[in-house]
Amino acid sequence: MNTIIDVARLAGVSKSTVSRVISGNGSIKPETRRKVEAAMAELHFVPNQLARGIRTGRTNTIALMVSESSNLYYNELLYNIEAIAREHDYMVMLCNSGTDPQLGQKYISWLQQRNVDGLLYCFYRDNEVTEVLYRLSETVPIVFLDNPMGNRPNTSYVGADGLTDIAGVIRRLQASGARSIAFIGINDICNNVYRFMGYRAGLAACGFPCDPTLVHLIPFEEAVSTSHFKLGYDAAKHFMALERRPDAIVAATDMLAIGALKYLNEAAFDVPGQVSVTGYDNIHLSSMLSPALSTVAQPVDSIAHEAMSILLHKIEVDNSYNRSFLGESTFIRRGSTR
Amino acid sequence: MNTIIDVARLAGVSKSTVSRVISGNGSIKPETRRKVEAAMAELHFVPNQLARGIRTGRTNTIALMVSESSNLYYNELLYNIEAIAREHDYMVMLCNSGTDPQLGQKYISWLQQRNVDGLLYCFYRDNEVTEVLYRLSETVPIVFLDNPMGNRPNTSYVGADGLTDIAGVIRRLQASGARSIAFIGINDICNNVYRFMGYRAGLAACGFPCDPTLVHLIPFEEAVSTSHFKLGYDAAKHFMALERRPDAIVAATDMLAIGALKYLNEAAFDVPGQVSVTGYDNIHLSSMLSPALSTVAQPVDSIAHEAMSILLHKIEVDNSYNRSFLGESTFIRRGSTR
DNA sequence: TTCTATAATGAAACCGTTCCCATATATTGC
DNA sequence: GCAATATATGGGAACGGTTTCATTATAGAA
Repeated sequence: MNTIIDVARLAGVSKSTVSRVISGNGSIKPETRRKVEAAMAELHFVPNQLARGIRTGRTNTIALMVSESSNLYYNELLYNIEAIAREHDYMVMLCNSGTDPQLGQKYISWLQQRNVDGLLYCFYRDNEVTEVLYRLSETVPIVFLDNPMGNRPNTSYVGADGLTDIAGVIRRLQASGARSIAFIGINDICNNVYRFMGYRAGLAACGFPCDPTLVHLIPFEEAVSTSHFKLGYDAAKHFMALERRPDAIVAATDMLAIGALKYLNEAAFDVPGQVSVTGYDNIHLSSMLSPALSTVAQPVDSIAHEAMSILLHKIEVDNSYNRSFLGESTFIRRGSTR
Repeated sequence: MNTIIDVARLAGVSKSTVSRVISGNGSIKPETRRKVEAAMAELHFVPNQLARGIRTGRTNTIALMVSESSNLYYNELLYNIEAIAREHDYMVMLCNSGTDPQLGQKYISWLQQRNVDGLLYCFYRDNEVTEVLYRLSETVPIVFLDNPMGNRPNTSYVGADGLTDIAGVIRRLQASGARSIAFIGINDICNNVYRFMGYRAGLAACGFPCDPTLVHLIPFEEAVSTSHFKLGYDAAKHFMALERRPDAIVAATDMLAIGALKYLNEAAFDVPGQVSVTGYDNIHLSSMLSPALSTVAQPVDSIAHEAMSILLHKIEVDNSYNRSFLGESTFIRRGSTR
């Protein structure tokens, strides 16, 4: 591997000059630049970002930390983020911290060791990692995705308003004739909790009571070890075995809804004739089911853009800059609702 | 940020000693180690991997380069890789090089600048990038996934045997009564091409002619800009409008198959009564469709393990080590076939 | 023409580690 | 008890860049 010293020698200049050419700092005579560039090309010179990073403190690398690799929404988010980062000359490290706080801590330590410039953290569930990241956010640019960090000041977060969104879904279902609306969600997963609050708010707005038999909140520990499809499947099975069956099932995520739909199809219930189903996230596959799933679409691209724009501002301008953004969701009506 | 010098000062030793404690090289008196560790803890010392990397030439970071972010198989592969890498103390950078060779080249350059220790490349389609990577593989550890690099010697690749797998599918379909079997695939995407060869081999083995009207190979350029679901959907629509309809549709990927199934459901064809459908990849969602999709499951976990094991051997022992591995696929029979 | 401000360049310090070499101390063998 | 070896530590060069500071060349102003 050639270094700037080799380039400098070949071009007949000092390594300072070469450094100025590659970093773009300082002024150099056009002819000198030409000579240096020719030398770089001849030697197939590749600048060493590590060496640069050790001096400048910047690596042009960010990290995305996710906990729910199985939820395809995060997959779509990931590739959106990656594309935007790339446009701004950043690479992205992927961290799947799963549900184990230890793992999260380990990754945080690794990220610090590698001088990652910033972190996008999909906030999932309150645990030790939350506290660590909150403290860390004073010195390291961090943007929280999906859920606000409790009521903590001086944080940036970007996501959608699950509460309002699901409340809206309830009202729509009521308007189209639903009278007993069930809910499936997972306990402790922040966004599921917000969506559940939306469910209750929606019921209240419609003047419906909240029937506890129609609420299926899956314990977190169970959700960790089981496919969300299966959780949704089982929940639907449970609901349809009740004496007073619901005529609509609202799921906190598409993954749960897809499982529910699967059961309803298998058991030959008429969707949406006997029971409507809705999801949340609008993952690509939802449109491919039969019937296709009605769902709430988070504006994943504007969420990704906003998150990256805040993060880059924190990195490149001032880490004390903070801003939060709630994307505007849209309800996508498909075959699974009337 | 504290450095080893700060730690050394506090512990009353030299920085060499501190370095030995963190890197684990050389021998140190237990008591000295204790003192150093206490100092590190007190100062919340975080070793700087960049500085280490510049000296050792290693970053404990690998990259995964994917071209088809929309194919969920690669998502499953990604998280498998990430988990294995993590166990071995490696982080993974995600590169979505899309279908644009320029982008691939850009990423390759970035990876070199960042001294990434190794690369897993999902080989997708032959283009300039192929040649660059092949040359690069002499000096940088690279494992090719999904498809062999042509007949080039001294490369490692890990994947499944799409040809044999699909030939097997054809024979199964014949055994269950299919007589005119159609194929959907995308031109130029290597694995699709292998699978198409399997289709022809399978037909030949069954003594069936290869009817060109039953082959739907989508031009690469079209596939780039269109959702694979839609491509599958349109292909099925096309087939079912033929005078002599197929009684089975074999798709090169689950994504295509899911789209096909969607059309068949919408148009109220009986699956598998009138027409069977099979896919390839066994992405999680395939089991959630109605009817669920029969498909070929690549052994994604052993593929990930094997790829990582080869890559780590190339990184940590000897880059000239090469090995290829073809995983054993299994056909998953579900509702979409008889 | 002379003075001054600016552009262009080089020398050397610096970033935070590792690693080689030298030295001091501890352990072993006889 | 002494040489020979092993263990433990420190000093300083090295890694490949950036950046500060000093110096010289150049241009513009008086």
